[in-house]
Amino acid sequence: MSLELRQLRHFVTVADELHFGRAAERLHMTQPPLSQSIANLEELLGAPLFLRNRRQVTLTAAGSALLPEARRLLADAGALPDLVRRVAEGRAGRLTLAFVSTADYSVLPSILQRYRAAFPDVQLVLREATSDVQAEELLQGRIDAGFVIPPLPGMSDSALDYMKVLEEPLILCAPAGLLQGSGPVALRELPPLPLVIFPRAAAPALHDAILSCFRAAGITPVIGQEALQMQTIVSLVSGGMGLALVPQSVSNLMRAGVEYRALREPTPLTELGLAWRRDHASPVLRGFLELLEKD
Amino acid sequence: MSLELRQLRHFVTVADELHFGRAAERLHMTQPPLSQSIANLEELLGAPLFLRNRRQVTLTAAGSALLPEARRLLADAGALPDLVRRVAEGRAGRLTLAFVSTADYSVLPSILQRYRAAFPDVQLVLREATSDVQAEELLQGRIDAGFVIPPLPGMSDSALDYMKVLEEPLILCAPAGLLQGSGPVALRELPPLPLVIFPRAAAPALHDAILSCFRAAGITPVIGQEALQMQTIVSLVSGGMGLALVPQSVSNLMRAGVEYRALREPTPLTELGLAWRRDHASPVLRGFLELLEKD
DNA sequence: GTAGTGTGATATGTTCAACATATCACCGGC
DNA sequence: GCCGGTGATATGTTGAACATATCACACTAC
Repeated sequence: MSLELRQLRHFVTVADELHFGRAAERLHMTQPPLSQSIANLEELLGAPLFLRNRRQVTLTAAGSALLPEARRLLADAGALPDLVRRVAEGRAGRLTLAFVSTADYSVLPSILQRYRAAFPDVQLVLREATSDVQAEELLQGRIDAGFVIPPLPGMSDSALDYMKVLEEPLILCAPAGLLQGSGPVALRELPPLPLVIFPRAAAPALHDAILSCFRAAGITPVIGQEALQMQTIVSLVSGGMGLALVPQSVSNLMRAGVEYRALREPTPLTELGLAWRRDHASPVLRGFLELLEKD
Repeated sequence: MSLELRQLRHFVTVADELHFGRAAERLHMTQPPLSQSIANLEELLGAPLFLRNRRQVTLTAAGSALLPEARRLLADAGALPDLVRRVAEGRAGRLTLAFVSTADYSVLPSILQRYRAAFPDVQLVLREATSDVQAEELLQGRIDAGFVIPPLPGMSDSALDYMKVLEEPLILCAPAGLLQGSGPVALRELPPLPLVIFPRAAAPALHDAILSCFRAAGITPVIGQEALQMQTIVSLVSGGMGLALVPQSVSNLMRAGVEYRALREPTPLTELGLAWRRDHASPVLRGFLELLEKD
């Protein structure tokens, strides 16, 4: 026979009352089976828990030591149903998200803020990664969802599900003082500085979109420094290493020595969205998706 | 119906195997009652724990959240028998001791050291107190045992039990440079400095013994400064405030400006012993007593 | 398609342990 | 010495935890 919580409930009640009769009453049972239950527990644990003296019951040292442990165990056990229910409803648990660096300057902060307010008991784990890395991690189940730049390998074959979050134009990011006036600029009027950009593999669609802008304007840009994160790209521009075309929201990243300008040319829109495994049914993720759809 | 550990054991095993048949085998039961048990648990917790898909079983988010909690609960529960047995055998628990200040300079350190080595899992709580205060605390159950100077109120009426630990002579404690030679000294040859002593109430027997020494030598000492702890008394002597008669072991308390000397007169022996409530049956105390009796 | 295999759920019988009722043994108080 | 109150013991009862038998379903093989 092995230990059961019922026995601990019996023990704690008897220890509270120090009286088998009253304890039995509180437990909605009669006194004999309670005595039996305690006797069984004592045999199981290998030591008496109570001293049944003439007209009163007292705890032994072993009983005194067991009491707080038993209380804690019962309290922990009592908390389980609530925990499970909250996790099942997406109100508690853990949500692991990844995001491309551009998301960090646009929708991510406000989304996370709203989510935290709506689901304060969900632990958020965040990780920055490029879209292709995220696709891999989604399929492996290492992240619950990711903010990516589409298209993604796996999106078409229905392994991944996707939802658009933001669509925005590209704007120019140039070293401060380089541009005249203050309105939108045309690409062909720019001084011939090299282009600061990320490696094509990191986000092929966006990479192609940027280069096509120049090609449409009849320019073949010289690619200068490459960097993975938007933060670094802007940093390089501020250092005079060249120009960059970046999603509009990157302009939230203020930095001395850098100027953002809209383009006179119509630019292709760049898209940001959330991707997740289609068969991933976590309630926490579901709560996150519902909050995202409310926009 | 309420939660039982058996259900958690079932759940953890199924979560381990992700297969009801194999889990049932590991639990030494058949598959149908295991399915029942899990179903009951799911109903009790208010959320499904497993997804029974076509040909495989997977944990839901709720199940994943429950798993570590269930494991911890079962581990804690499994540790209870050992805890209880160790406490019952006096190998674990808490022992609260009090001691008079003289004990701190004689037997206490070595006794505690031996006890700690023999019972490393017992938490020792120590408190310095005079014998009369200890008698009170023993009767109230606030300490398990105490090193006292006999006799004690309550010792005679069998509420308290007692055991002699140490018997030693009184020696002289004088300011350095005051005494000539290096052997034992006679009380009547001493310069007439005041006597530094504790208030009589703190240890009446010892107080009387000290004064009787002087009276036997035909001296009526002038009582100067009073202090409760031996440490303070020696400190006052080193400051030249007077002389003191102290139990021999106090000479372990080395202090600049103080000299200890045996007395030429035969002095009454002063006794130190351990007292405890006769009906106090803590196994931890029992272990302590057995170790003490081995001397 | 169809038969075969492996899976968990369901149906029904069985058994044992948790419970109730009745009583005992013991102690203390009047 | 009798009575009231206590926990232990004896014995009957019942329910839930288990087993056996079977089903429902999905995937595989041919």
